Amino acid sequence: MFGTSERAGKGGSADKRPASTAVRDETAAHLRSPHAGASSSCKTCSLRPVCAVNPDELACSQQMEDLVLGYRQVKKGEALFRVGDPFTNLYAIRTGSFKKVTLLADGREQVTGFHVSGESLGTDGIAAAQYASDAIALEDSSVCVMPFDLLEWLSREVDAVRHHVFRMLSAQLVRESNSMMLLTMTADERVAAFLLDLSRRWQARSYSPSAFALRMTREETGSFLGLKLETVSRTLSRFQKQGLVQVRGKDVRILDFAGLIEVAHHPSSS
Amino acid sequence: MFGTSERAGKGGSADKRPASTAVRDETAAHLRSPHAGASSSCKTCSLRPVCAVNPDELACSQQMEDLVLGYRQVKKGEALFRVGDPFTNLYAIRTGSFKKVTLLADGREQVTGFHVSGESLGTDGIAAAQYASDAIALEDSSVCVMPFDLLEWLSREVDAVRHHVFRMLSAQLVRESNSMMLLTMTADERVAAFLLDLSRRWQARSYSPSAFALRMTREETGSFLGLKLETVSRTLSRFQKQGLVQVRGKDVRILDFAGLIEVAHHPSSS
DNA sequence: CGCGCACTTGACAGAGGTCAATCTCCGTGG
DNA sequence: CCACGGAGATTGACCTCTGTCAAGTGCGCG
Repeated sequence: MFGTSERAGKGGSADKRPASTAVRDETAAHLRSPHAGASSSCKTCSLRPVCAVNPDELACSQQMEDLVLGYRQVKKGEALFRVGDPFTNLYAIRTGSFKKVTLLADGREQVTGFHVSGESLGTDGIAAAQYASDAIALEDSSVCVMPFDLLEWLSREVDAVRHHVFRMLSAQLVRESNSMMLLTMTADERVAAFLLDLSRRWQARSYSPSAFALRMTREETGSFLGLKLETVSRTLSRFQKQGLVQVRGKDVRILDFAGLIEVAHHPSSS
Repeated sequence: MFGTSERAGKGGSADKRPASTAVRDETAAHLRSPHAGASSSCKTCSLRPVCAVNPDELACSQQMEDLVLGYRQVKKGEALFRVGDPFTNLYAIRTGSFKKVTLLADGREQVTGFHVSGESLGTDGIAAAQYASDAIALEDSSVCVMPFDLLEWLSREVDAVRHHVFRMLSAQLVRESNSMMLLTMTADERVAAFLLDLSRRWQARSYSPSAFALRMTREETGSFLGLKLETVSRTLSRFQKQGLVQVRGKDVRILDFAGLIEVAHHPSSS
């Protein structure tokens, strides 16, 4: 695993860029070169405005080009990584979406997050040098593969990269702790807040904030929100009766944002 | 705030250590010198084995001594920082304990975490250059003050520091996402898991894992666990009747670890 | 085209919330 | 030193929300 190169640098030596050959060999078969396709460069990537890894301030850095080792396709239902897999790479989602799943001590499993294009995966693996959750594709998806030892090296050499990694990790902390708010919320509030969160994220990607598809099942949604699938279904149906949304299977259209926000923020109002 | 010095370094200049005068001036009145007291050095600090900021691998680094600008006392009920305060420092708890509190959109507030000696505070402020929660002392407490621009500088110069900050942030991510597990747990499971978590953290600090004081009120405990204070109280009383614990006000003694673990892991068993 | 999985909807039960009364500390001041 | 007051904790009665169980529907994928 990457422990060797990691601890070797103590004291400030290791000025040479790590070759990262182990990673390259290990995953080469699954990867497509980043310099093959059309939007193969971070600079020209259409996701740049929202990408958690490559914001504008990093675009000037020539080295960022080299960070993305390649791309990897993940088919619907397949795992990008699983709990306990040795941590080697961070990933940025290019297309598609993922769920993060964690196993409880007694065997039950819980969805701990949903992630869409431009968001990063794998950061929970840094701490213990192995991933702390499963990352499962909700649809056929593709990710940018970024070997962590390269990111480490860039973090030392380029101030902007280091700053950005710090901020990215901290931002994730804030987001996760926000989802603790679910604990004190009723089922209505949880579902409303969930829809508004998805809406906001689609909007940031220049998609319609009012019409989108729920790529996850009702059961996965319920697991994430701490509800049973029947409750999710019932709540959506009621929201529809109240004219807040229009739901047809996985397709959702938000009809009344103000009303939905009202529900998300108020414990007991219709 | 620290934005200026942060972005100034872009490109790899700024080899001189930042003076951090702004921070020093701003807070000097509240601080005691780190080189005054007995355990004023990270090297001799009794918390070193558990300190999230200064583990063994960093102890060799002479520069770590300079990271701690000073100490700050926080009286019971007072805030170390509040939501929106400009982010300048990370903190390591020396003595005492804190709760982190976040405000919901409708005004209700939720406890998002409890922290004891050796744990770090303020990491949620890196992302947006302002703190994302209130940190309130649960008892008279003291913290080590670490200006983030100094930590930033050390992160560039010393590989071990950078590695460690990455790991510390990632470990926090894992811990926070573990607390999402509460969503699928019953009240019994939540309270049992809460007691076991506190026990584990006290044990790591060489205190008794079976007898300790709950510094937080039932209401704060409930807020953190997503329960009402009455439910927390009732659950503790029932655990006592079942011989799992002995509770007298804030003092807790765990009598049956195996039983408590059983409750924490099983949805519906006595 | 039809099988199966996901979803919807209903009836019921139970976990936890709400409201309220009472108790136990502890600090404060007479 | 004790009386008092107030915050926190406990306990009970009741009720609501959500989980559970079950039946039925529809859509997607082979």
